[in-house]
Amino acid sequence: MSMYTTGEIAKLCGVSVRTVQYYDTRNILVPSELSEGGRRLYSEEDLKRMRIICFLRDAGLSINGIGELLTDEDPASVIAILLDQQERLLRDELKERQVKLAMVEAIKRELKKTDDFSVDSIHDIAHVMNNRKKLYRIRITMLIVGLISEIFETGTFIYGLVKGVWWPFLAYLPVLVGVGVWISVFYFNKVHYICPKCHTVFKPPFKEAFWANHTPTTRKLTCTACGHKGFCVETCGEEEK
Amino acid sequence: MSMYTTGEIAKLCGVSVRTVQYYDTRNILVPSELSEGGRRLYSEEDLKRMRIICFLRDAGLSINGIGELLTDEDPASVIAILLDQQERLLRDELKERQVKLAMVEAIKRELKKTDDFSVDSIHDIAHVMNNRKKLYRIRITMLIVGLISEIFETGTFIYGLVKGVWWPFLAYLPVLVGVGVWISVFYFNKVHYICPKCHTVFKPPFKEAFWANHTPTTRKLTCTACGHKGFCVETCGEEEK
DNA sequence: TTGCTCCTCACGTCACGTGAGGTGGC
DNA sequence: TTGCTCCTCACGTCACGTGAGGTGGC
Repeated sequence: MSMYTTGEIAKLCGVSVRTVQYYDTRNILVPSELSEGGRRLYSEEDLKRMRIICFLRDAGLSINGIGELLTDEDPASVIAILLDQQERLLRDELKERQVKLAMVEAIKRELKKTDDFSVDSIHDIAHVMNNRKKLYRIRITMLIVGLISEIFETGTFIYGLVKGVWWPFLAYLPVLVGVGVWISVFYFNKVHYICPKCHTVFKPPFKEAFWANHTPTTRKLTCTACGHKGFCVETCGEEEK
Repeated sequence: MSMYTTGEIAKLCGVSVRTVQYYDTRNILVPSELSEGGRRLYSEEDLKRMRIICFLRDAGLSINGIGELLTDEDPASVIAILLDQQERLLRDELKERQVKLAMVEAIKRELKKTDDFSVDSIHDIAHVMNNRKKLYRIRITMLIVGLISEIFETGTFIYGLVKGVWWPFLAYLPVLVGVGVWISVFYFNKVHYICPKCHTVFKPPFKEAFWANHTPTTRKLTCTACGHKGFCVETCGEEEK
């Protein structure tokens, strides 16, 4: 008997008047009566339906989906499908935001290292971030080769101490030096640097790179393009498959 | 000297031709030349700029934001603001999806318990989910009161065993019964049931509810509205502040 | 009579996708 | 000459928000 106006339905369901009107135009919730003046009048049943709509909307279901559900003759299977779809969608969107958040945080970290920022610095950051995994693999390879070599050296040394036989240790010494040289050549052959001034990716001469002052991610070099001398971010080659 | 066409830029940056054109109309990336036939021609610098745009876009920055960044005279502070905003936005969106995902999963669980599904069942589920926390608090209160009472009983019993003095145990017995009755009355006073047939929220007579067959979340009752007898989902009262 | 609520257009949102119908360039 | 690429409109997306200008109902 007592009917609700648009505004009352809106207030009871915590939405705007516009939303209630919109659901009418979309045929999701058509008022069961109209006043003589053309105003929408909603019944108790309509309110219940609106509550269902808002509940499903809060779970992120689309208005189209809710509409299908409310008109279909087999709502049980429709809602099962909708919920499955929605779950997959939400999981995808979650993963997407997580990836983007990780990117934003990585950019912020890189920015902190950057002084003398210009728009081109972003290009450098993009380059470094894209090649980070490759650089990581190169460093790991280096580390493993170095470690194995170290283990051999230590082994022959201990053998010398215990048995008094020193020739394996001595014989291994030149090999150790060779491995060291090979590691350095391998590394500087793979690795490139980005000039903080002209943002060119360049390859310094081996000798300068080898003796240069450095931090874990940068090295003080002279840019081969602009001649600027300063700490350059380490990255790796262009070769992309 | 060598210039890129729209399609080349698109392919190099992994976007559609339409996107490249769109960035032109939005003044984000205007080609530095036009051919006589009116075709867009992009320089090496343009390509670099496009790469920056795509990189930032992949992190979720808006085209407007990227546009500001690329034209502002103080890009360093603009990007800091943009990244902070973006981080907050992404965290908010993450939380929102997580809440929605939890809702979808909860609805799916409730649906599995529901047999004889109709659209009104969703209304019941919404009701149950909204009042779940309240119901949980009521049950916890019950449990705590019951446990304290149990501890007292056990205490007086052990005292009786050890000291041979049984009057505290005997004196506590009627209190225990009283607490039991109080708990039951308190519980059935707070709790309501939803008829699976007519979806009315009703309150059964105490006697029927007390002796009724039940599961952790339902109880076999006769609906006071439609007379249907079956397992009704337990929920709690309407009183919302 | 005066507020208040409600009504219907109609445009805007965001970053493009998708044709339609026409043309440049190898 | 024939494909292929590119060009410019112009509409559509999703769930409303936001006026504008007018009216119903206490």
